[in-house]
Amino acid sequence: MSNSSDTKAKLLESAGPIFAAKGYSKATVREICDSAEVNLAAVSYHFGDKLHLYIATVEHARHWIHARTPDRVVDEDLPAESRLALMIHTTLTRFLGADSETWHLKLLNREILNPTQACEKLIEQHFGKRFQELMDLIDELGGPGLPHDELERMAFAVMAQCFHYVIAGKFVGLMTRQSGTGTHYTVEELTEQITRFCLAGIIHWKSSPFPENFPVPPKRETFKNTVASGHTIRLATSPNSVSMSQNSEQEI
Amino acid sequence: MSNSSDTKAKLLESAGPIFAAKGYSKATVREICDSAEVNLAAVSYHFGDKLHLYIATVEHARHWIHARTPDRVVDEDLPAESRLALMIHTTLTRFLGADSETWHLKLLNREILNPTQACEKLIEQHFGKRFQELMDLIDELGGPGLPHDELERMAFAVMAQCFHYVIAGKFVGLMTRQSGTGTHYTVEELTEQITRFCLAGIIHWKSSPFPENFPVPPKRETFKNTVASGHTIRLATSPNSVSMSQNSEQEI
DNA sequence: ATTCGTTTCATACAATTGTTTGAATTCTCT
DNA sequence: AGAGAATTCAAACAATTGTATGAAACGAAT
Repeated sequence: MSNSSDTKAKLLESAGPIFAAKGYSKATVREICDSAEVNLAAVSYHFGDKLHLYIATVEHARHWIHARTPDRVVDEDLPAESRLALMIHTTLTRFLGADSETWHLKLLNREILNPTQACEKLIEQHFGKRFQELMDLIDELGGPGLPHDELERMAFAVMAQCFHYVIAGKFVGLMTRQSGTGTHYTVEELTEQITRFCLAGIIHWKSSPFPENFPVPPKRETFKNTVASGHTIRLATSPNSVSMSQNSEQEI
Repeated sequence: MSNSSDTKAKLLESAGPIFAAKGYSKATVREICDSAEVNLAAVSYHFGDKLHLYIATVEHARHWIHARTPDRVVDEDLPAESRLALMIHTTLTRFLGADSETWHLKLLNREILNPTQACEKLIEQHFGKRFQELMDLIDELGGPGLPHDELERMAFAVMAQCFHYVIAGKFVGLMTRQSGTGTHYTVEELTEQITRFCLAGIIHWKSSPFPENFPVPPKRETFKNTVASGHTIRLATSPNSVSMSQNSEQEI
């Protein structure tokens, strides 16, 4: 087995950018094998089938990112405001910075938008920890003693603003096209904007009242017997595990 | 031409949910025709090809949504806080409420995440106006006299938080699975959360300083000759028009 | 009723894709 | 060097998909 692992590695390296660019379905085994300069049957031989090649590729990307941008240990002595800024800056840099052009990050973006089994591991090993840190920070800034669900949603408020420019980047580009402010969306400017906005939001959270005379919108007719209001949003399709099955609504 | 338009309408109605559920590529003409109970060749006959059926379907969805949820005229007498709450509530209801289960909304979500030609029309006819209203509101609340780019980014901050639960809904679901707070994400709770958070952020924006002793993160090695910092994020691939071509990186 | 343009239908075609196969080649170990 | 296992290769298979074709059915006007 001299260059057995060689072929395997070449496949992983070649499959990465192709899966990242085109998604699972539109990436073809032939294209990957051509790019890797290996035989078509190599995928079947080394990984069993296309799906398991994909899973291995995501794993590979995760390792790369972890090795490249290890979780920075934040200095406990820093004021909480600075630590929040640091965290936002790190996130934005990771997802919008120069490295975001590498296929590893693109593949991760796909997993966030459209989680598969690989994403669960990702949350266990990475996002879960960062999210908890963020919630602790928010509690320190805006609390203490904030209810868990409020903390959680505020943490999502921070994340949402960071992710928005990744996820709906094209949409933002279209929206700002005519205003000509497209150049105002650098990592630095966004870091300052989001940090200041969120700091204000967190610090003044407790004293920020919900408008009392909030007018109930006119009850709309809804289809058949669905409930228009007060119903919980379904956030994940499957309670146990995100499936990779064919009948999934989304592109795997 | 007795039931010519009948077949055409049946095709549009059947193509909608299928395109919305599976995306353009994974939806097959056969499946659509089967669902519509028309012959396979009907697509070719009535729309020319699959692509033009898709474009016609998006147009159809836009008309449906416009007719169903017309732009509500906000009462000018209401305090700005309530108008913001109303706007957020409307957006959340549209995208997360009961109607979000209809294919029309799902198709729109796809267009936001992955804009095609149809999305440009959407912005011209709908999003552009709403976004301007939002910016005016923010100026009234937090200003007046805020710079245009700050206004714009704050408007995106509001939108980002609303869209986040649509766009990365599955991810949020996975993140909150173990904390057991999944039931805290109703339209009403999110409306209150986002409104209060954004109100605090907007009103205290001017007095919210960026941490001065923000530590510059360690300069990371970057690939080849890409610029690590200060480079503008590319938000839209094409300056003029979003293409529907095959070599697009994303699923059309 | 006949005719003519329109629409529908069953079927076929050509291209693409994931996977398999069995022979040929290469590598490892003695 | 040689036997045996591991790997690579070209070719083919089977399934799917978008599109084209020509005959059949249909509707309306004469």
